[in-house]
Formats: sequence, C-alpha cells, structure tokens
Amino acid sequence: MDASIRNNQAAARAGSAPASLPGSEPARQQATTFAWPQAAPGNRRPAPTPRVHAPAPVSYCGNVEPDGQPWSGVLALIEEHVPFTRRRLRAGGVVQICASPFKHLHILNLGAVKTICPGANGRDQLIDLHLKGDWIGFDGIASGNCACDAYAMDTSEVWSLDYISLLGAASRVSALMVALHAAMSGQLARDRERRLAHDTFSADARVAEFVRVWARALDQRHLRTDQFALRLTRSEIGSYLGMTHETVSRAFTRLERAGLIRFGLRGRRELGVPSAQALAEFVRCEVDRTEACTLQ
Amino acid sequence: MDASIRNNQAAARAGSAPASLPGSEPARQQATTFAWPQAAPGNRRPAPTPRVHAPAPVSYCGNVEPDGQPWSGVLALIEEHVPFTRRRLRAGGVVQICASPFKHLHILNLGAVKTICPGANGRDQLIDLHLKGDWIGFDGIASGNCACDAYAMDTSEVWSLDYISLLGAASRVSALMVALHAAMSGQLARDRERRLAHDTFSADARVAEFVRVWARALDQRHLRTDQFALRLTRSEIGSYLGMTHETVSRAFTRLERAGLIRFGLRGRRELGVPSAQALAEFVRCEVDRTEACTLQ
DNA sequence: CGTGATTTTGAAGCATTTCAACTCTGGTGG
DNA sequence: CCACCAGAGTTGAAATGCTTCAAAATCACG
Repeated sequence: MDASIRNNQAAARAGSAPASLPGSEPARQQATTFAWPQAAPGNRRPAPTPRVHAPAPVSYCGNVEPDGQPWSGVLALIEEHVPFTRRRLRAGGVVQICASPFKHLHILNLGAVKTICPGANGRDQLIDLHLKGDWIGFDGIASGNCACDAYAMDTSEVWSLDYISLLGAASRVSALMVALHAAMSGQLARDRERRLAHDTFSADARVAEFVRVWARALDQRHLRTDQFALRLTRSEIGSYLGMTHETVSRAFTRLERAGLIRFGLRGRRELGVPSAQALAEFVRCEVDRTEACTLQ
Repeated sequence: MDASIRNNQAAARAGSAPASLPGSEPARQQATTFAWPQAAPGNRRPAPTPRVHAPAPVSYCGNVEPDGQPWSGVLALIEEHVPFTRRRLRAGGVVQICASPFKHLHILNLGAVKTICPGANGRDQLIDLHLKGDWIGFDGIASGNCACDAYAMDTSEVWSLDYISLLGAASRVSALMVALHAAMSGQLARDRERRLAHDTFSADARVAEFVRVWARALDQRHLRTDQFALRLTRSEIGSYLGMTHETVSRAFTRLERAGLIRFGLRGRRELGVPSAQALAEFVRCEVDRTEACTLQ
C-alpha cells in the first residue's frame, strides 16, 4: 500500500530514538548476540538472519523518565505554585482508593507506590509502579472517580494536589501546564509501549525487560542495582506482565542460570543486575527471535 | 471489595447500548450463556461455576465515548475559542507523520482515522482507531515529536489545532481545559483496559470485543451496524489485537458460524452485527472460561 | 484476464498455561 | 526450642491455544 512512506519513517525512527539505554552505560555493546548457557541443543529454533534495528523503546516501570532527573523541575514548580499536602506513608499505606471521587492528583517524592485495579471475582490486576517524581491519578480525571487503588510499597512520601487548584495554577504558570501535559502524554506513550511489548515479547524477554527497566529507574535515583528488594510477589509481577506466577518463576530461574540476574542473600525476592548491558542485549536478541503480531 | 459499584457500572453500560438490531432478531437474548454451535463434544473444558460479575469494560475502539455524543460539546468549544485549520482527506490521506515535530493536535470531525507506529524492520503496528470527536496526537506532547503516523481510512475531515494556541485558549476557557484533560485521561484509561484485555481475553474474545465496540461506536454515530466495511486488513486487525492474521481469520469464521457476526455481500471485509447483546454475552462467557494472568 | 495481495484453511510445532506436588520461609503458640 | 501452619515460590508433566509453515482460494486492479 503506502509501505514506502512508512518504511522511510521506520528508518528515520531507528536513527532518531535509541531511547532505552540508561546514561550510565557509555557505548560498548558490540556483543550483538546472546546465547543461553547449557540450553538443550535443538531446543530453540535458530535465530533468523540477524538484523540491526532500534532496540524496542519499552518502559515497564511506571513514569520513569529515560534520562536525567526531570522530576526535580516539576517538584520545584509545584512547591512554588500549588498548595499541596505532604503525606508520609509506611509500606501498605493507602494513597487512593478505587472508585472514590476523584479530587487529587499525587506526586511521589520518596519511596515506591503500586497501583492496583480490583478485578471482578477478587482477581486484582497490578496496573503500574511508581517511583520518585511520578504522577498518580491521571486516569481518574475523565470518569470523576479514581480508577485504581494505590498503595505505598515502602516508606514513601506523596504530595497530594487538589486538582482544581492545580488547574488554576497551571492556567497562570504555563511551565506547570506544560509539565502536567508532558507527564500525561508520557504516561500515554509508555502504556502504549507496554501493550506492544506484551504482544511482541516472549515471557523471558518481558521479565528481563521488567527487571532491566526497574533497575535503571533505581540507578537514576542513585539506589543500588546490584542488590535490591522487589517487594512484589510473583503473582503481582505476573499480573503486571500478563503471565502466570509459574511462568514468572521459571523466567527468573532461567535468567539467573544465564547469569543475567542474581538472587539476594535473603531469599529470592531480592535480586541484583550484574550488567545492565547484558540484560538489554538479551532482550534485544529475544525480540529478534520472536516477531509475531506485526504487520506484513 | 467494592464489587457493588462495579456491577452497577456494568449494568448501566450493558443497558445503554441496545445498538441497532437488523429486524431479523428483535430481542430474545435471555440465554445468559453462550455455547458454540456444533463444537466437538469434549473439545473445550466445561465452564467453571457460572459467576455473575461485571463484563470487562473494555473499549477497543479509539476514543469512543460510552454514551451520548459528548464530542459535540468539545467541537463547539473549539469552534468558538481556538483557531484551527479544517482539512478534508480522502482514504489514505495523511494526518500526521511519525517523528515529525509535534505542533498540532487533531480532532476528527468526519470519517475514520488509523494511527500506525512504524516498527523496526518494516513491521508496522496498528496503534489505534478514531472516529468523529476523537483527539489525535496526545502521545507527541511529551517527546516533542509525533509518536505515530495517522492516515484517513475513509473520506474524513480533521480539525488541526496549534498546540500552543490551544494551551492559551485553555488557560482562559476552563471548560476547554477540562475537556482536554478529560480526553487525555480517557485515552489513558482506555489504553489501559485494552492492555488488560490483551492479557486476559482469548483470541476469539478479543476479536468479538473488537467488532462489538466498533459496531457500538458506529451506532452512536447513527451509522449502520448491520452492514459495514472495516477497511482494515486481517493483518492490521491482528496487529491491533496482538495476534497473527491467520488467528484473526479463524476467529472471524468461528464467530460467523456461531451467528454472532455476518459477512457482507461484497466479500468478507464487510461485516454486520446481528445482535450486539449476543456478542457481548459471548465475550462475557469467554472471559469467564479463561481467567489467567490475574492475582490470586 | 492475469498478476499480486489478501484471505482462508490445514497440519505441525511450541510457548505458555494448567494442574499438582513439593520446598522454603516466617510467624505463632505450645 | 520445636512443631506446626499458611503463604510464597519452585519445579515437573500434561494440556492447550496460538503461531508457524504451507498451500489453495478469493479478491483487487491495471
């Protein structure tokens, strides 16, 4: 049809948005292939002709920005122009409850928060994860009710802004409006990429990408990535990634055997990422192998 | 937990869209369970204990609003307060091109538009579908570049608004700001539900839901639902729903054999929905059968 | 009317789910 | 201190739904 147009764009895009690599790693990923350690011989189909293309710009972790610390600017803007209440929460503390009237947007200034959508017949869905600088609550604006529960996963501090006041301030301070829209738009783009990843990536690749992005987010906030606690059960991770908890568990063991992740001293709910590059490389190879659900 | 609230919403929703029955089958859908016609006997696992719960509030079709014609208000607001250019497009016409600098938001006033993300190695992804009243381009705000291509699928009219001017107008006219935020938030919520559906629904259920929601959107705009052209290839639908075009094709045949959809006189790219209720019922049963990837 | 794209259909392969058994951990109380 | 338990995690074997591959049928269009 108009493949020419789109192919041109594809080329432009490949050059334009390397996106996913964190600032920490310079540029030494010439190892363009990954091989499982002692994998069964004919177990996996040989990879098709190796192709050079853009790494999928997926972001599995909430509102994490690709580089730098853009949240500091937003936090400063808010501190200056919008009244807000500062809430300190312990692990399990409630930020908002699903279906309650939407009144506030929240910004996370410390800790970690998970959003959960209580599903029918008690089957909850882990929707998103948030770290410092992330906004929480956008999805309640349209309906007038909060769309999901939000709980602190750790000692956290959230700033809760009255939405009406925020609108007023944003009308006066255009930088605030811009930041607000950028945050919403960014979440939109990120959600979309997660959806595409769900369609495209194998289970192993999704788990690997999840760990990679989470570790990157920690790194950007100057937290340890060689040893950290996820504070999520396998079931929650499975819900987040669209697979069963057994599959999550198996993926973790495979990744650990491959040396791509390490488990902590205190049980297998702690883990570490020895090399972010290796993880990224693995994801790229996995995605190359599995290329279903795309056009043509 | 708060299942009562969700069930209320479900009831309101189910009752709201009687859609257009094509005379043939008036309203005899008291059968609350769906069974495939001449399915092989032990082919499918018997359904678990039938549960009454909310049908998943999934919306596969772009920005379609659940009820009424809320877009008319937005269009009027814009016409009054924001300068815009009115563009008429024929099928295949370009609304925006991926990776070009983000300058405009678009509102669709007539026709249909598809947004496509040009993937690596020529594998495009159908991202979203849009009808009258839908906004296009939110995902470009954050990055400053358009995140996807947008093409008219049919004779269409788009209003293109300069984003900066829109911000200015929204600062003065709060109703405009509210509408803008509601649209963004709604798209966020819809994208999220699509992601959950991808994780939860079987292929048949996703195709059925896709057809159902599209037909409902047409109905809300007073267009025929008993015979309409999709103007999408099976590959595009597959990309949209996260499956291969063969699986889409098979799902269509199964749905047609089950009497849930009908093919048009001019080939199988036209189809009709005899009973929106029956389709909805089918989706509900399918989702009951398959309940993976949720917590606990 | 032929050529290429789209669609359908079948058969085989495979990744993930499902079901089930077992281990590990932390907490509680005798 | 240990027994005990429940929840979380791991692991294996079987089932299954979707993909892949291949080929035929249908449609679109010059």
